[in-house]
Amino acid sequence: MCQQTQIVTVLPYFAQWMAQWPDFESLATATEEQVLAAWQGLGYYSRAKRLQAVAVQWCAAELKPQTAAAWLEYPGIGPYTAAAIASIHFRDPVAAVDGNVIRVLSRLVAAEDIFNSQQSAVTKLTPEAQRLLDHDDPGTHNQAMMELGALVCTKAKPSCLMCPLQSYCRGFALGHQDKLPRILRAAITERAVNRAWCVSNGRLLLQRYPAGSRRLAGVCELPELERLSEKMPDAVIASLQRGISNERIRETLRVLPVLDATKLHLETEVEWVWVSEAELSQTTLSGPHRKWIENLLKDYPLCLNQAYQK
DNA sequence: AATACGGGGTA
DNA sequence: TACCCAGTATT
Repeated sequence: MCQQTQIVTVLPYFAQWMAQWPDFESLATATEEQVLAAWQGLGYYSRAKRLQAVAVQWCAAELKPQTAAAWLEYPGIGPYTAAAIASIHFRDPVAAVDGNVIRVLSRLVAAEDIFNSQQSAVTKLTPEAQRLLDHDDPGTHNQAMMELGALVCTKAKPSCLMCPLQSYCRGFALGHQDKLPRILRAAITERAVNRAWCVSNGRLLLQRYPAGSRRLAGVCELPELERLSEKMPDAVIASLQRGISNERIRETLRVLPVLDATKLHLETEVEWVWVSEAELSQTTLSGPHRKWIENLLKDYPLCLNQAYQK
């Protein structure tokens, strides 16, 4: 859950998840639908399915993994997560290098490199992290490094005056610690999406990305208008802006009066789902669309069908 | 080596 | 708005 997601965001999801599946044995029996529902709104949905797959693989394993190298064989477990699990739980002396540690180390050694990605910074600084690691207590050391980055060696306005590493910090000595690390960001691309508010018999039409989809697999959103109709209604009833990874998406919503279900394009890569207002709470939606729909229902209740067109 | 993958917090 | 978060897998 914590991969690329802030701890405070994770906390309520973690509590709910652990209450539902306290161990791998129970998680191994969960369905993909249940897992996606519990992950709803957290993003990066492939993490949920991979975590469930980890539970299945772990339960089937003769020898349970105890080293970072062994954990690396599991889906969704990369160098960071493998090192975190193995060092904290099994005392495997492997440095866990996340965004926090990159920041601490790049300032500590005053790394002047201009990295093209966080990944390249990890590659460059991992040897230094491994050199500094306390082999007697790698778990505490790794957590201390991350905690230092999260609470003291922060991105903006780091608390250098109370930092226990101040006297060792080359970045502080040179006075440009807050400019480090230097990592180039990927370009943000713009995308416009036209969506449809399509209601029939008290049910709202949604599109669902299929299980194999790379993006939002198993998650529903309001349907893209182009998948439904050749001609686009004029009136925009709502609009939404949001960021998704390296994309900025501007979405507009229009009422689609054509209700002939046979007009749905069946060859498109999404599945069509009609949901009543009651079923909506049981439906896995992307976070932004759940909020969007909840707001829209106030002005466009499903029971009124298309009467609100005017 | 780049890029895709969500969503939210923060200055 | 722009950056970044207890990254990983795919292209």
